[in-house]
Amino acid sequence: MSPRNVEKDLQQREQRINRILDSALEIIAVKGIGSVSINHIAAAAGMSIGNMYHYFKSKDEIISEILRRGQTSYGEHVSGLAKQQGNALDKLLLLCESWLAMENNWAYTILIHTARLSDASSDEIRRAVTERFTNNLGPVATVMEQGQQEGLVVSGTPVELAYYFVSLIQGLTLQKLPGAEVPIRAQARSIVSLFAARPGL
Amino acid sequence: MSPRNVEKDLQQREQRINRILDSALEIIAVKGIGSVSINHIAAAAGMSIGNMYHYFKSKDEIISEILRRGQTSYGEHVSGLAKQQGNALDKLLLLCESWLAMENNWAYTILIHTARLSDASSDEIRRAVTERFTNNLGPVATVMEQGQQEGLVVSGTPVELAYYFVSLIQGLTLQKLPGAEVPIRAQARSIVSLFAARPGL
Amino acid sequence: MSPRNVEKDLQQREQRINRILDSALEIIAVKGIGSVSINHIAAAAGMSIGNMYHYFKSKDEIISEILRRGQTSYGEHVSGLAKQQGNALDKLLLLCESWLAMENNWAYTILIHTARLSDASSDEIRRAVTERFTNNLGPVATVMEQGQQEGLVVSGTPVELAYYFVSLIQGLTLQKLPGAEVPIRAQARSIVSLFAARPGL
Amino acid sequence: MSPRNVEKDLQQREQRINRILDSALEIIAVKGIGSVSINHIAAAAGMSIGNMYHYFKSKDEIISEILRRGQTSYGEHVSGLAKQQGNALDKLLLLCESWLAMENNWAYTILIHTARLSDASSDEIRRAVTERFTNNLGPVATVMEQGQQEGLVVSGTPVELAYYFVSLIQGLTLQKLPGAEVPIRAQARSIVSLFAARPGL
DNA sequence: CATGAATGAGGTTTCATTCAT
DNA sequence: GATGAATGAAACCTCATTCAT
Repeated sequence: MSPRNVEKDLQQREQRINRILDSALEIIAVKGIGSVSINHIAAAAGMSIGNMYHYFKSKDEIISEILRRGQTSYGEHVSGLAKQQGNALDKLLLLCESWLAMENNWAYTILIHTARLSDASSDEIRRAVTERFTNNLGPVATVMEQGQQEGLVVSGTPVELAYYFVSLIQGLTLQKLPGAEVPIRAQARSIVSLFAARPGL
Repeated sequence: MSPRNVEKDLQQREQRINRILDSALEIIAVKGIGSVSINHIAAAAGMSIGNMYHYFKSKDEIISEILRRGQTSYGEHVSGLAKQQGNALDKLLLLCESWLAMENNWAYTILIHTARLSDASSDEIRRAVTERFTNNLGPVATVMEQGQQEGLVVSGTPVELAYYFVSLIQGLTLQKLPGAEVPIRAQARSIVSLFAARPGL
Repeated sequence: MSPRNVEKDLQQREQRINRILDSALEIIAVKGIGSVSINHIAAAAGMSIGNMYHYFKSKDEIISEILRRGQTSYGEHVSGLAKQQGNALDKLLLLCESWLAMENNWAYTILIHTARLSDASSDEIRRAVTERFTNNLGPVATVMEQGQQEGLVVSGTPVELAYYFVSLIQGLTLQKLPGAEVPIRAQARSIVSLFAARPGL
Repeated sequence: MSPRNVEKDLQQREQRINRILDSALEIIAVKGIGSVSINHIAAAAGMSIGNMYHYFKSKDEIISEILRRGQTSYGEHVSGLAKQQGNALDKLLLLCESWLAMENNWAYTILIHTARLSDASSDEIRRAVTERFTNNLGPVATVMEQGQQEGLVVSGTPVELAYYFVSLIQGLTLQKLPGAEVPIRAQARSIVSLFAARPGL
């Protein structure tokens, strides 16, 4: 019926949405969180302000979607890692390295905390973000448990250890935000070794 | 006119400044960082908007001063702790407990990161905040070093360990921000034990 | 291509137009006049925004057409009533009852006044609406005149009486608009009796 | 304490508020209700847009205040009328004449109905407007009752008669809105006589 | 004929800062 | 010192209309 190419339209829509989200994240990363205005996002995405609202109901929804994608993709990453071959410490090392190496992770992290803190964010967003964060602890906890059985990881409640591990990495991530970087380099190996059971213990 | 008045004026000035800073921090803690407007601060401090500018050149200066005081007082706290009697692990435990117990620490922490991230913040502010953060690592590093000499703390560059320790605590602090708290309780003892050399090692 | 198709096309066009007008009126009635956007009408009518402009040149034309149909149909109703058998008071009673009973009459009435008031409305629309309103007084005036000859209706210029009668009904209609209804019930019989010559006078 | 002249400030504030309200009503009267934007009101009042918000929390509050003042002043007018010397019909005549003579009454009337209809208006505004409207019927009902005791007014529930009387006047008022006036002149004397008991009845 | 993406102006509101009093 | 009115830029969002497909 429709003279429009529906499939192509959907593809284009997908592309636009990605462009918006990428632009928004880019702005946060480059100019800081205070600059994430619809105005700036629209300019960066090369579209009109009004048109943004064809793709997102509100600015909040954009932020919310960035968070969802970021956390989901991170969750899959961690989940995949947990299922791979290898001992627990190697997995933790990999996780730590990949996280610290990734550019713009501080942007995600700041975004997460800002979203959870902001007045503007609806309770729903806050709950969703926190819930995903908590869920993402799962695979890390699994790795911790595996490590304990292997005798490679310190004793303690696995999920609590995971909580510390992730918080530590996030804390370090925040120290790396641009403009004023703390002049100390984090070493993945050293971090993981904090969670390692000492041989002969 | 009399010298008494000058002194009294100075006292009053001091009081006003404190009132402003306290009100601002209170607002951040209660209503969130998005709500910190000169308007709200003035109302909370019980003064007129215009009068605020007799005490601070700009809103930025208020934020900046809150940070300076917070970080300085924290620095003194840590510094005092390092000089006290006792073994390193006890000191770390004390530090960890006092930090996790303190209400509104997340407000300071968020404030620090926001200030460092914000466009609005001048480079100077960012540098100052980061510099104080780095300086405050000093006493913790000293404690780490002491612990290593006592055989109680894991090996590694002391300042790096201090960096991890503080980042971990800050990371945990951010998870506790109100509205959506992660349903896992952090245990100071468990955290400190990550940095403990195992007996018999 | 075949003549059948042309006819069918015309039918469909008619249907679409009706669907649009009905949806628009429905929205006004349910959600209020502030919500009548092309967007909403299109959604309610189950068509695309762009397609609306194949049937109407502008939003104004939609509103204008709703008014035209509403006023025309009301005019026919009144005109038919005037020509029926029966005495004048019975006719007025019937008119009054049917108007007060009809749901959504307030929507038409508000629409009429809004259209006449709005900047947006062209002078032409305003004139057309007012002219139809004035014309619709004719049959009512005829009934008044008939009533005076029957000795049943108070004396006075018939068209002026008609003007009062219709204004009274419209005034009452507006009091019934949803959200805050005046807690007094209008009685058609009482209203008509205001225009009745008292027996024995 | 304050070097400002408090009394003068209050006076000036009062003046500004009046200026805003007058300008808003003027705009409604001259340009139509669609043009009542903060923009236009500010321009008409000769102040900046932002400054409007020192005097009113929102546009809604401005509208709401106009309504409150208009209805209150009308209520006092009617109430005063009811208490004056003279027979009921004279009072009704006076009321009718003064209302029909007053310029911009249609603006109030339209405003009342728009406020009650608008989505934007909070339920509270709607309730307040309707309640004041209902209350304002009281004095008119008193006059009706007085008239019935004098044998000058038709029989019927006084408040119902008042309801018809006011609705009729409001209905007529709406017909007079500018741009397209119905070419029939309302005569106060004729209107009142609809409510008059005929002598000898 | 049908679609809905795109535009840009305009709406309401907030806010840091200045300034006359 | 003290006040709060005043400003103007910028934020978010809506909407009638156009146009390529």
